[in-house]
Amino acid sequence: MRTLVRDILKSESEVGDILAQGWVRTRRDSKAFSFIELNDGSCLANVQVIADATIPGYEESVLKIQTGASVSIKGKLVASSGGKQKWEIHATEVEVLGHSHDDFPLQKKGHSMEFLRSIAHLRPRANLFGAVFRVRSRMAYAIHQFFQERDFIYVHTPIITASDCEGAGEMFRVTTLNGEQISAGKDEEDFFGKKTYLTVSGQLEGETFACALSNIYTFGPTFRAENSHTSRHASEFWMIEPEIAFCDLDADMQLAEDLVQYLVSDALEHCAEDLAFFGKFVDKGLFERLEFVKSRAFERVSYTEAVEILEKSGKKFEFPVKYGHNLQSEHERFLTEEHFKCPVTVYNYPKEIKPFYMRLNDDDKTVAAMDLLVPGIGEIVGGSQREERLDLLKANMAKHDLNEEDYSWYVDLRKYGTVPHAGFGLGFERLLMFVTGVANIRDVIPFPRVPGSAEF
RNA sequence: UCCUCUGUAGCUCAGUGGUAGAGCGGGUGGCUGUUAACCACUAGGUCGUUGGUUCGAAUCCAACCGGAGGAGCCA
Repeated sequence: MRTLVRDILKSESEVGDILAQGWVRTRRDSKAFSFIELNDGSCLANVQVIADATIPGYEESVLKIQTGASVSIKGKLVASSGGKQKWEIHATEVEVLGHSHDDFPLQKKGHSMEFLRSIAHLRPRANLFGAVFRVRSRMAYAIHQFFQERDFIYVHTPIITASDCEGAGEMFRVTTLNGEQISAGKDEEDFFGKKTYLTVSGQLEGETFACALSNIYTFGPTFRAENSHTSRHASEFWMIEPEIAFCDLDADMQLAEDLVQYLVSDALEHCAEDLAFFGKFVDKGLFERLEFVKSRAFERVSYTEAVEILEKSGKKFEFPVKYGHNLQSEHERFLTEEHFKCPVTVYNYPKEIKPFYMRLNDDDKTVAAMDLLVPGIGEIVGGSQREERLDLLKANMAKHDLNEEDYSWYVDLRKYGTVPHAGFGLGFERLLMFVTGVANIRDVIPFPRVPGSAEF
């Protein structure tokens, strides 16, 4: 039976009979034998295989192996006499399952991230990407664990939607109409009998379930048709959106902070080898930052206080700081990277700059909104307490020029047994960037979709 | 949508007006318990495309195409 390289390397004793299968990273020949570095993706490290020239078919199989070939190796696990590894396999049989080729694009030396993106089907075989996607998998697991441990119910909100959440953000149209029919506006002849889109958020649908099951979360793909060209934006990304009934903004912020700390701790505990690789080759300050986030309370500051801090900072910003305006990226970065030097939650924003569903505070000027900012990335979480009072919600919809009929089901939640509730959205890829130190969102998602590019 | 940078061998890059280069990768040979192995030889390029300036353009100019970064919007 096959043993994964991860388990082979953790072995506590020699093994007389072992089967390893994977892809060859490199081969080095000696006069009487060859070294094969075998990787199967189960961990970052390779297992070294010694293939003696006397094994059957040595010249036809082993000496023809090129980087990238898939092989099946039987042999003995023995203590290595070389310095750099504890164990190695002395092969008794090497079967090449699939040969590689001269032009296999992944080399042992450094490649640019741009080049690796162009071979997204092969880049998981590179150390960096293997590590990224193992961490991605672990973080997805830890997210479910976090919420399930706290009695949250996982809800699958729709991917095709007829509602335009937040009334903002460009959406991808989903249609079976042809160009002429679209121009003629024959939406009623479309597949669903109306205009439909790919979801930009599961929040509104999530609220309906929170107002029945109390604590829920969604975790799935989200789509934005915005023409954003930055290292932090993708057209298709994954988002985690909890929604909690009988909950106010304070508890909402606490949950977001707990979640981020939980995930960082989980990564430190379960992805140590991969994180060490990132710490060495991607982001020298990674461990310092993660340990800091794990152990220290996050800062909290109201929007009003944040504006005061920025005004008093004496720092010259490209865009002026002004109460009533959104915080610019440079302002957010100053707060989290220079002023507090740790993650910081900014809350209670002016009502004018926030969407219709956020709860109006007693000051009648601000809404119970919050953004969690982290060094290096900026906003990683955005959330709010939702407006649960029917009259105020309706008034706010009118102010935002929203058609009440389009949101009748959303309004119904306030009509029938309304409760205070709150929630937030956590960008999964942004979290991964924070945890791995990888600087570009395109490199933490398997097949990135960005404006002008949907390869593979 | 706006601003900035960038495009030279399979990959990573040097070359800034005068015969197209290195390292790695590939091939061949050698050597070695090697480990981003080492040594020698070798193949490999319409310098993103088109046009212009010039005796002469990878190099200067323009447009276009591709890639990247930033802003806005947000996750």
